Amino acid sequence: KPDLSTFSHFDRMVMKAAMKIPMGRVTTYMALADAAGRQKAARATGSVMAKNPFAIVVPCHRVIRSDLSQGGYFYGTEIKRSLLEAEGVKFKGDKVDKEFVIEIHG
DNA sequence: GAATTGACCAGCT
DNA sequence: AAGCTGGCCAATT
Repeated sequence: KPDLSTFSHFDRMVMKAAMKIPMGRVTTYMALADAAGRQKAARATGSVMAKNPFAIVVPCHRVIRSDLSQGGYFYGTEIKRSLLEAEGVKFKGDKVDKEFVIEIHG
């Protein structure tokens, strides 16, 4: 069971922003970093998702790279793509269709 | 406080 | 188009 007190302020801001992504939509690591108040911290944002224990309440599979390629996933990239397609997100080759990408305001 | 570690990004080739 | 490079940021050790 995860210990909530171990999360930093930055961790919480990122996860809070990530929770706003609705089903069937995606956003980018960059956008989350921006919403968390650290515009240039996209890489650090990826690290937050990587260790996030809330795969259920925080839809971290809906976060992709800024070039719209899907990016990584702790449980495996195939799983990530399957989850997205199951929600109705469409791909064009290895990239997510632009119309499914949203911005987050934080 | 330095070095290491990533689910990243932009520019260049 | 696909791979490399240097930069970036926060957490961890």
